[in-house]
Amino acid sequence: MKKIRKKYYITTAIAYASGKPHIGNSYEIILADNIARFKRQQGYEVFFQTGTDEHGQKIELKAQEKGISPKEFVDDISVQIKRIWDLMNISYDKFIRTTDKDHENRVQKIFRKLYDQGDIYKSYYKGMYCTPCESFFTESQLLDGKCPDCGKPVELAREEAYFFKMSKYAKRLIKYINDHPKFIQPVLRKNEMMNNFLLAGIQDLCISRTSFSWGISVDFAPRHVIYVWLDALVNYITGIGYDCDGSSNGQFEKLWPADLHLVGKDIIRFHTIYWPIFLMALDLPLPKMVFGHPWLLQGNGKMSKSKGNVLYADDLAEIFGVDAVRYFVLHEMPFENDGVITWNLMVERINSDLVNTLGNLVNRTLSMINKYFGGMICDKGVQDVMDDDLKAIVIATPGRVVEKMESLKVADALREIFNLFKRCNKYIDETMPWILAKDETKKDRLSTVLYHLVDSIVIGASLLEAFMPETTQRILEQFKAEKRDYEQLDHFGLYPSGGKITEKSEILFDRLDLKEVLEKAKAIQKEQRAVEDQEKGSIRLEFKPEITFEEFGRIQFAVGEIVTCKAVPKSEKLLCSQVRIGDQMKQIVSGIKTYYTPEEMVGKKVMVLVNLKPAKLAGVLSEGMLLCAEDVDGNLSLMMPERSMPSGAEIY
RNA sequence: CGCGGGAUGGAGCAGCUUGGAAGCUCGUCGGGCUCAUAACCCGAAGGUCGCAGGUUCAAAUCCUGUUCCCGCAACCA
Repeated sequence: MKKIRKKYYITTAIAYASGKPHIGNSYEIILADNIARFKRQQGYEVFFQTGTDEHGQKIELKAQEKGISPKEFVDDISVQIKRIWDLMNISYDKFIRTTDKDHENRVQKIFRKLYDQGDIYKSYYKGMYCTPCESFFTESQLLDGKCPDCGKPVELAREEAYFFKMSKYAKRLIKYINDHPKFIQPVLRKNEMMNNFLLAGIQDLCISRTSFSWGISVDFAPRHVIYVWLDALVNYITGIGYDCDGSSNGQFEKLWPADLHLVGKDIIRFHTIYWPIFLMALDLPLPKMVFGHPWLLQGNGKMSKSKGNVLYADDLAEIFGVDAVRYFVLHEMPFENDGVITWNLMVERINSDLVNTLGNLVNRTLSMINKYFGGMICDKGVQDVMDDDLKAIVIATPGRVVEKMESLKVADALREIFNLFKRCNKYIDETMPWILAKDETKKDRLSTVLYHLVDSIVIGASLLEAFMPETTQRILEQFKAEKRDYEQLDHFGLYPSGGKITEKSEILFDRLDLKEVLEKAKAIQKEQRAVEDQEKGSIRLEFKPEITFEEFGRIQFAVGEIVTCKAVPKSEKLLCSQVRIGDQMKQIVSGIKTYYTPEEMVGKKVMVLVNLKPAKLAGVLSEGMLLCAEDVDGNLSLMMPERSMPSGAEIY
């Protein structure tokens, strides 16, 4: 009977190439890799696609800040991202970049096709426009009717743009989602989408921009750049060869529709509403499942580069090892709710599961075989009733793992595998090989016990491959064992009797010392901060329009001495200072409480803008302004004369 | 009332859709064992499931109200 291998097409969201991906971003790719490897093990012909999303205004801005072209910028980031994926042992089959020429061409064709068939139409984007910021805002975004960014007045404006007729397909989509309960996973997300968006009525989507240029232009209207989400989403089909002019290749015919799109819970909306509708418009079948996974969050406070506490997969891999990182993120990530990652938790988890349960099991088994039998493993067939439970559990484990993996509960699947290893440890205590070793007549029983152990470990290690490929390899090598085929996993006793294991066993995972780890963490933080400082050194300041000397003369600065200072009640950031400027006093309120305490303010001689029109801040009158320098993170530093100057000295 | 997520023994989580004796991992304490990386095995303590009402024979689970945390203007998947 000829067996046809079933295909399995899995994707991750393509990573936005605006910066190095932190451990949270890396979680998704590790999860995808785990699923892809597992499916391969099950005999599927897997195609695993990932890549980078490289267009958009944010990237344009970041490149500008760095003083390089957007393409140079994304080239660099894309390489960095790929390097981390490779480091983490990600078995992707295709790494797509949205700046790939064939992708860009196909996107343009898709846009044109949708336009030609009337799903895309030209109209006007209306909104409140802030000229200095070059941005549109909705009514609800405005602060007191003014621009939320700069506070200047906005005006009603309109801009030519292309729109997609979402409404045309909404009904069909609702029906599809209801008819395919597995389409959106977890179910919780399905309800969210239905109630918040679809049933509330879906509006046509503006799918072009003219406010920036870094993107794929509309070929028949080059001033317009195609909305990044349309650009990004279609990577799932362009990457495998789709072309809407009919020249799609066989790969596309074979792989589409995708079996699983793995995406973060925050972008599930794009994948379960816009994406399906685009596909309907292209007359293509919809993906079988979209799984919105939760986030991996840092426990103590938000990740911040300037705090230096962002966790990156490569740093973690350097300290803990690639497989330990894979293990942690897969294990710690629950199914629906967000997971937590801290140095503490990592050390705890790794020591307890990898070092104690697994590493020690392998080590003690190897050492007994070498000690008692010179490395020979033989099944002498001396069974005992106490073996039955071990065998039962080992043989049942593969099925349990499959069951959990089917529903994408990878953490539970991992737990099943480790229960197998725990059962092995228990078996050693039950059979007490060291007692058997003292009795020459029990030699065969001892050999049988060790054989059972080896066979169990080999099965467990084979199951572990999709999660921790390198570790599986290392375990099997030490036992000189072949990896078990998927179909054989529930058969006990396949290890060839009479095999010989490695003579000098190698420790699988080193015990971690929390103190040492924290020290290494500190070093990394220091480094991150240094990099950040360096980046700060190259801030690109946008200069305001020129002013004349006369205009400058209207502004008056002077040295002011802070006489008293106290916090403004009921405000988070404000300090109120009494400032002596020569023989006069002014009350000045400043938003610097985060950076200066009232006590340390007193006595400082600082630069003051003295002729600013008084205003009330949080109900307190302020008659001037203390001048500060501000870095990219908003840290403030007061300006003070370089040499001692009397209060009231004018600055110009 | 901006939106959203959460609150379950010391820590991290599961259980909630479809009510029916509160579970997992770690830690703690006690015991066992010595093949092994102070590891492994057994046992125990510890929770009125944020609070207050309601529905029900029965509520962590359903309903209403309330308090407190945490994300969201980007380092977001």
